[in-house]
Amino acid sequence: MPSSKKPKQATRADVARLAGVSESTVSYALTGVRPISEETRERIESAMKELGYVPNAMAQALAGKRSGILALLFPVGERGFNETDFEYVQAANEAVAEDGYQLLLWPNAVEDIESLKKIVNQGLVDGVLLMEVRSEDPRVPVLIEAGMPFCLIGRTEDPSKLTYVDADFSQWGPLAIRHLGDLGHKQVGYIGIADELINVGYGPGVRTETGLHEEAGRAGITLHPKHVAATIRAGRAAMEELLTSTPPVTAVISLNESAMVGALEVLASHDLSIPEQFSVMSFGISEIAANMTVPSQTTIGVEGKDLGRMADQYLIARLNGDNKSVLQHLSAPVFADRGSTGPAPE
Amino acid sequence: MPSSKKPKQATRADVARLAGVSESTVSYALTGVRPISEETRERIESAMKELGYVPNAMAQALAGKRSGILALLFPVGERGFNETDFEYVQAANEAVAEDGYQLLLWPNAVEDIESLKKIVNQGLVDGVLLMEVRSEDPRVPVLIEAGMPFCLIGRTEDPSKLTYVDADFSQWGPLAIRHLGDLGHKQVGYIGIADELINVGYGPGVRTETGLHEEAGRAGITLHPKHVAATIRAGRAAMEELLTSTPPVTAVISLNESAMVGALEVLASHDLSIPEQFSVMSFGISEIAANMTVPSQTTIGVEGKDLGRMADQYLIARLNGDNKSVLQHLSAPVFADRGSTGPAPE
DNA sequence: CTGTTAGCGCGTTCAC
DNA sequence: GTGAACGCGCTAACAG
Repeated sequence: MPSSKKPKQATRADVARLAGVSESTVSYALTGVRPISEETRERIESAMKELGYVPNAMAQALAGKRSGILALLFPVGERGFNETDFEYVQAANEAVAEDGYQLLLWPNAVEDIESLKKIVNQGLVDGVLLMEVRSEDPRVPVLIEAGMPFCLIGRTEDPSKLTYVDADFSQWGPLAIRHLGDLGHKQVGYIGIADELINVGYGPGVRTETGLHEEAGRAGITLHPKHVAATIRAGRAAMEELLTSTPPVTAVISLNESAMVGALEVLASHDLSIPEQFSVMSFGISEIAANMTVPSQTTIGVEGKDLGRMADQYLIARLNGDNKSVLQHLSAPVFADRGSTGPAPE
Repeated sequence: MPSSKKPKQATRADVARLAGVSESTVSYALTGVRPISEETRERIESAMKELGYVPNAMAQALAGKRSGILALLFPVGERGFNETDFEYVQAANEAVAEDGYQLLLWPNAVEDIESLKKIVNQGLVDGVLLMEVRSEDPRVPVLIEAGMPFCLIGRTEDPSKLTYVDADFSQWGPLAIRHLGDLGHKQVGYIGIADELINVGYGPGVRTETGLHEEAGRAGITLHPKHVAATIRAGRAAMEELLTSTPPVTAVISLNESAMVGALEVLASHDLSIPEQFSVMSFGISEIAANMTVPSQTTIGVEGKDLGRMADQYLIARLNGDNKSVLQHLSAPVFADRGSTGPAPE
C-alpha cells in the first residue's frame, strides 16, 4: 500500500553517494560537458535509475542560466479563440518538445501587462511566444525592456525590428478575387469583421481587406463589403441585404466564420443552390469548420502547423544567441477547393 | 534607446541595500510573517518600486516549499478538443489566479507518462489539474506515487478515493428521454460515439448511454443506437439508416458533434422540417457549436465554468493540507431549449 | 578523468 | 523590532 505522504525526491547528493563519486561528477555525467569514464558513467546511471532521480528544475534554473521553459502567451478570453489558433499551439508544442524545452501556456489577457511584467521578471521562462498580437501590442515593450527573447505569431503595426511569423494576408484577397474573376463573377459580396475591429487596426482584417479592394479594382470587379458582428444573426442580415443589390451579387467571400453560417442559412432559404446559382468562399477558417457547414466551403487560409513550428525555430535561434539575422516569415496562402464556387450564372 | 542586452533583475540584496536594512527584513516585509515598523516597511516598499523588484520564482521555490504554480494537464492531440473543454481552462485559470497561483497548461498526451514523471518530480509545480481523464488513466498512479496533489476534471473507472469534479452524465439520458417522451416521441434515434471509444470505457460515452437506455426502457421508448466515427460522412450514413426504420424514427439525440452535422444535412435533403416533422437534440456541445448549425440545437450539457472553478477549489484545499474530507462533485445537467424539438408528428 | 568550492536568490532559524 | 547565517539542489569555474 502506497504511502500518501510526500516522498522526498532523490537529490544529486544521493546519487553521488550511491555511485561512490562526487556530486559534480554526477552533474557532468548528466550534461556530458566533460568526458567521463565508461565505468563511472554506468555506475552513476544505474544509481539514478535506482533512485528515480530527476534533476530539480528550480535548482537547475537558479544555478544555471536557463530554465528550459518557454511560455506561450495565449489569451483565451478574447474573441473565443478558434480551431485554427489551436493548430499553432499543437505545432509549437511539438516543436518545442523536440528542442528539449517545455512549453507553458499563459492564458492571461493581452491587457494584463502587470501580470506579464511579473511573469517575465520572475526568471521562470527563457523565452516567449505571443499569440493574438495587436497592432500596438502592449506586451511587446514589456518584453523588450525585460530583455526577454520573444517571437510573435502575428504582427504589430510596425514589426520591422521584431521576430515574427504570420500569414500573408495581403495575398488572400487577390487570390480569392482572381479565382472568382476567372469564374466570371463581377459582383462580389464581402462579409468582413466588425467595424470596431477594423478601426483599432486588427491586422488580419485590415491587411486582407486592403488586398481584396486592390485586386477587385484591377480586375474590374465590384465589391460589396459588409462589416458585421461575429454572430449568425448579423450574417443573416448582411446576406439578405446583399441579395437585394443590383446588379445582383453572384458570389460572397467571408472573413467572418460565424456570420457566414447565417449567410449560408439565408442562401438556403432563398433556394439558391451552391455552387450552381451562387458561389461562396471563406478566409482563414480551419478545415473542420469549413466542413462543418452545408455545403462545405472552399477556403483560403494558412498552414497553422508551419507557423507554430517556425515560430519555435525563430525563438530558439534567438535563445542560442542569434541576435543579428532578421527572422521574419510570411506564410503563403493555402487554397482549398471544396466545391462551393462555380461559374457565375447568366 | 533601450539596450537590447539582458538587464540583470534586481535582487533582494539590492533592495536591502537601497532601503538600508538587512536582506531578511526585506523578506519579512514581503511575507508579513513578522512585525515590521511602519517606517522601514515604507522604505523597503519604495525601494522595491524603484528597482522594479520581483522575487525570483526559482529561488523562492527552492528555498521555500512551494512554487505557486499549478499545472493543468491538457492533452491537445486527442480528439481535437472542443470548445466546452476550453471553458474549463478559462474558468480554472481565473480561479487559480484569484488564489494567487499561476496556471501552467501542459499539452502532453495522456500516454506520455515518461514526461509526466519528470514533470512532477521536477519540483516545478505544487499541484495538478487533469483533463481528458480515462477510465484507467495512467497518469493517476504516477501522481499518487509522486505524492503530488491533484484533482480530476472527469473520472476514472473507480474514483472513490480520488478528488474530482465531473458532469453527471448519468442524468443526461433520462433528461433527454423524458423531454422527448413528453412530446410524444416513441421511436428515437441515437447517434453516439465510435464503438472503440465505448469499448475502452470512455466515461462520458458509457455513462450517458447507460442512462439513456435505462430511461428509455422505463418510458416505453424504443432507442435506435448508432455508434459512428466523429465525421460528417458517418453522421450522414447513420441518419440515412435511421430514416429507413419502421416504425419511423421521429427524433434523434446525438453525443457526436461532427456526425450530427451530417445528420442535419440528411434531414434537410429529405425536406424534413425541424421541429415540425422531426426533432433533434445534442449532448454536451457548447453554445457556440449549438448555434452554428441550421437550425440551432436544443442541448443538454454541463456548465463548464463551474467545473473549472470547483476543480481549482478542491485542489487548493488539498494544498492547504486538507487530506481527509471527500472532495468530489458531479455537476447537474443544464437544459438549453433552442427550439429544435417539438411534438411527435402523427 | 575526477574532486573541491563558490555562488544563484531567497526562506527561515537563531541571536540580539 | 532587526541582523546574521545557513541551506535548498544544482552549475561552473578552479584544482588537481
